[in-house]
Amino acid sequence: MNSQSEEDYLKALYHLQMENNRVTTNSIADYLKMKPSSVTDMLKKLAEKNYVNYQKYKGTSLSKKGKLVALQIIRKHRLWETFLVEKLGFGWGQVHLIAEQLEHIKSEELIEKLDAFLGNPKYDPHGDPIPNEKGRIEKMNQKLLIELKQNQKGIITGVKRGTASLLSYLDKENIKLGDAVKVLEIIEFDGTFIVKINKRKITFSEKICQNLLLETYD
Amino acid sequence: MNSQSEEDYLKALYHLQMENNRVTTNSIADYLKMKPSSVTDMLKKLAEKNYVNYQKYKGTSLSKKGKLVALQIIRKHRLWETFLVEKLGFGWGQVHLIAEQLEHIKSEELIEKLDAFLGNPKYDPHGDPIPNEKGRIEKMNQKLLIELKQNQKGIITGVKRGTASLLSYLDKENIKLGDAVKVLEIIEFDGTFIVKINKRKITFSEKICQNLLLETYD
DNA sequence: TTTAAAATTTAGACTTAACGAAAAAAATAT
DNA sequence: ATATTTTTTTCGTTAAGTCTAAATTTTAAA
Repeated sequence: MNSQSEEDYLKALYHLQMENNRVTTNSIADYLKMKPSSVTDMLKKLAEKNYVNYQKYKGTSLSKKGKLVALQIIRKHRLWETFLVEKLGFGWGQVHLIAEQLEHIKSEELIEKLDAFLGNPKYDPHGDPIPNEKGRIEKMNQKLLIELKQNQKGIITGVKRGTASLLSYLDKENIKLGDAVKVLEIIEFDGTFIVKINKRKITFSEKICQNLLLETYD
Repeated sequence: MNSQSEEDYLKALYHLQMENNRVTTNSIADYLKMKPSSVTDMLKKLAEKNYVNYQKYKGTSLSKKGKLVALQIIRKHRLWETFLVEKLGFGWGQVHLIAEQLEHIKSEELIEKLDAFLGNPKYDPHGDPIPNEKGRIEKMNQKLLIELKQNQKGIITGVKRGTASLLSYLDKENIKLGDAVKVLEIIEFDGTFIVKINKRKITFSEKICQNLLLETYD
């Protein structure tokens, strides 16, 4: 069983590794708001447990084992975020800190059941993919609505970061994550999209289309 | 903000205080599976923070402030247990350990929203009352079904401890917490109850009646 | 009421996870 | 190629929360 702190480091490693395969001690310290000396200590400990490949002065990378643990924490984080938004009605901005706590709850069965309760979502409310129990991330084919052409279809998976208010608009229009969208027409003059959602015709401004994420299957 | 450990002690104090107003160091140690010396240390700390009235060698009791904190943790615990059973379909025995983790999640808004999501339940699945935000516990008027007379009514609030299988039976019969029950007839010969639940007539054996908890309003 | 047993506290030690200061290594600039 | 700067590590400390062993206080028994 890993400590909360260890889990935080593994998750940080995972995120930083997306940018750059070799993660530096300082970048981890920045990310976690800790001092580099503390990071060095923890990296040694994680290396001891075979979660990371760490070589003095040479940077760190997650081992296969460490990556799996990281992905399971990310899975939990994103499932809880989905729960908070979809079921409890939280806004986007509010959920991160809470999910950061919930992600450390230990119970495999809990996560399985939560996943089922939420309908096995593939994306969280930010449009980030939710890894499965084995840490597999469904290869994402995610686009902004504005990238679609006439007659193309997609499924709403989220909105771009920093556009919290868009969600409440969608809410008001009774549009939810998972809803299917088909582009009926694009008005050239102002970039407005006319789409079909749940058998209703809806008009989206260009600005909305620039911020609405869809999963596509082309 | 209190540490997890502090919260565990306050909760233990609350439960032990139910039995006996003056709680001994050893009883806390037993309850929390710790050594008495560790308990003494923590009691000093909690006294420092004015959560408990502690006097060397003389036992401990919760202060008003400490009791409120304890009740808020118990509130969280019971709401989460309700969530786990009602929404995620956990069995009774399984939820305690998980709720013990969840009760330490810090977010008032989360608890408010969870409470609303669950429909502001008054009792958890064990039939224990859920304190409100202010730590008030609704005075319980709880009885076993077997204590009711003909034509009396009640609302199912839970089953007695150690009767987990009864719940799955109720589940199968599609009977849920919160369902209203009216006693139509009591068969003297074998103690069987014939009751009405959701407009259906249902027969309960004496054994079931001895283990089914109801909230009554007489 | 003195003594033995039980309960409680004190004192010192350990672990985890953090820190700062100083040393060491690596990267960069001259 | 050497000097300077930046990054990283080492080492000694700290705080929380636990433990064991020893000391103290309370309780119970003789």
